[in-house]
Amino acid sequence: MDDKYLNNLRHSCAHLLAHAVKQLYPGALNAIGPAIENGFYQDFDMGKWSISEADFPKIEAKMREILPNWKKFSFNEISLPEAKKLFKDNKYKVEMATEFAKQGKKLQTNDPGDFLDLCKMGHVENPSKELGHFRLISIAGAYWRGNEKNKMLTRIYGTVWPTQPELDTYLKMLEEAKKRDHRKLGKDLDLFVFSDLVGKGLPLLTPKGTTLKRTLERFIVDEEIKRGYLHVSTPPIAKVDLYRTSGHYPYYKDTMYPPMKVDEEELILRPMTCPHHFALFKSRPRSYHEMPVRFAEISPQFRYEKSGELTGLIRVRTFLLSDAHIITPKNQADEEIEKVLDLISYVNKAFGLKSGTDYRFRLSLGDRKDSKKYYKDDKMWDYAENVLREVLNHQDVPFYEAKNEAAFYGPKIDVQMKNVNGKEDTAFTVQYDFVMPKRFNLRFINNKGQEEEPVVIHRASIGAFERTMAFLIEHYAGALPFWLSPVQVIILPISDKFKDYSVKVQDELVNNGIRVDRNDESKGSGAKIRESTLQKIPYLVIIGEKEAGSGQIAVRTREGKDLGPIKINEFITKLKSQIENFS
RNA sequence: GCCCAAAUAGUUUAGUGGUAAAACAAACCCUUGGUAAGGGUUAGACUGUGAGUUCGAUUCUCACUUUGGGCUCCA
Repeated sequence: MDDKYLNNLRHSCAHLLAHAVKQLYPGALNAIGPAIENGFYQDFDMGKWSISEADFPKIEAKMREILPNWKKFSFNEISLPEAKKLFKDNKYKVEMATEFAKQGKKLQTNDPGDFLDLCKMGHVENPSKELGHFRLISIAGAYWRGNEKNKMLTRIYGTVWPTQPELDTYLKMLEEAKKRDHRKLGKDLDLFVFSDLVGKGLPLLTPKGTTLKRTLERFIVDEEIKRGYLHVSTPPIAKVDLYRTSGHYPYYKDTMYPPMKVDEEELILRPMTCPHHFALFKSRPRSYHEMPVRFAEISPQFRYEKSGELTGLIRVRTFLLSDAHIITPKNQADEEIEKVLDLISYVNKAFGLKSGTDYRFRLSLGDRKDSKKYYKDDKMWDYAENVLREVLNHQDVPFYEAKNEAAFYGPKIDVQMKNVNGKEDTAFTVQYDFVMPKRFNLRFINNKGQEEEPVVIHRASIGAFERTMAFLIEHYAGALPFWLSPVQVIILPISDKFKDYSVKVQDELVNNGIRVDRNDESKGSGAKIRESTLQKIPYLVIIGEKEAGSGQIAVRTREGKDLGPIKINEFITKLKSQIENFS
């Protein structure tokens, strides 16, 4: 089974859906209906009708009713006037036909027997036999041609597979994905919550969630200091003028919180840290001796994301970014970028993530024709894009190129990760910036005693903590590696009699830097084990008569493996080595 | 922002035009237990917010708030 066949299957099923909906809802117009990853969608202008997921059984039944009549798709090439006539009732088809004709494309219709549609090739041979294993999945609004100035159409998503078992497997996978969803696990494992009263997109981290965040924070700050970063602290609020100078203001106005007027000043919650770091850099003259200057900060930032775009911890309105700006002589930029990529791969390794399967590199390029979105300087863009491309090649990491994904001030290398719903977001980023140094008039004195303009590399080593946490929670289905687990060990006394010994064991572990909980509740050890396992605590230490007598502990893993009786010291040694190895 | 849906106890859910039911969690009591749920008792919800319809609303209608799915993988 190849991709082309699957695409044909899925696209054909979109036709079937279109036909069923048009029969059930006279006057509904079908727009586009392409195959997508794992399925298809079909857009409709529902006219006077309104449908919801509750109507799916009815629509699916209609599809099954129609299907036996669909013997074979037949094709006809037609002219534009013919198309306009045939589809005179469907303005979307007419619009498309007109446009395709203008582009010099051939116009075609297809017909599986009783449903003529404007369509190019790409269908199954024997629809009535092949299209049986489908399911409608969800309903959504989608603007015609993706433009929010156009009419909002109704989009129905569905999936279809060559065989029933494949359909079942896919549906089961969707169920499994729901269980890994960080929003569900965040609640179950008591990591974060949202509050109506606090506001949307503003997560509250619980003690456990904060422990996870703090662990990540200590890890990355220590690592960055080792690698020559200078950690700084700058205010999360600043005058609007700062962002006017940086040039961010016009580009990011829509995603910034509106300015606050205080006395004579206009202040804004910062959507990024760059200008603050530039101000710090400019606070005194810089010599080439101290270059490159690598300012890093665990930086709270605020962005007014569109309400419909907010998703759990993945897209929020305030987040903490492991931000840094490397201000470097131009001729050292490639070297610095390599160092950043090295840091990123170190981080991913510590997280147990693999390139290719868990994340991938994207070279995000600009668009020379779009001087509104991107700073106009073709030569610099060519140069910068090439530097990034060469660094990637030199590091021998696989990557793909994406046009029109750059920052306004330069191209970037993005590390892309997928969440359980298959949606991809940028986790980490490295950006080459040749605009800010000009805007801020950044200078250093080179070894010839002359002023020289540096370039800036913006980078997020461990990304936004909230988003990174979400990816990790989903990747591990909540069972975080030992070194990241908010509670690493839980002590479960079999009965009250062993409390003293339990406290002693706990103290000893805590004094060795292990995060330990104890469950003194007077209930069966089986129940306590179950609860701790569901909380995905890596190690359960069971303490009863035998242990208290022998000075040992009985250890069991969350996977159910019994490590047997072990001396406390040995256990601590083992745990410490796990922390060192990020396992 | 826009389309569709949802909102009931800490959590997961049930239910009804006459102010709500259960399970788990919690508190207390009994049980002092050995590797995924021991037993009992109690408490806990102005049914997201605000209006409207009604003798009466958690239930119907509207608005708002929040959450979830989606918003150019093109005929």
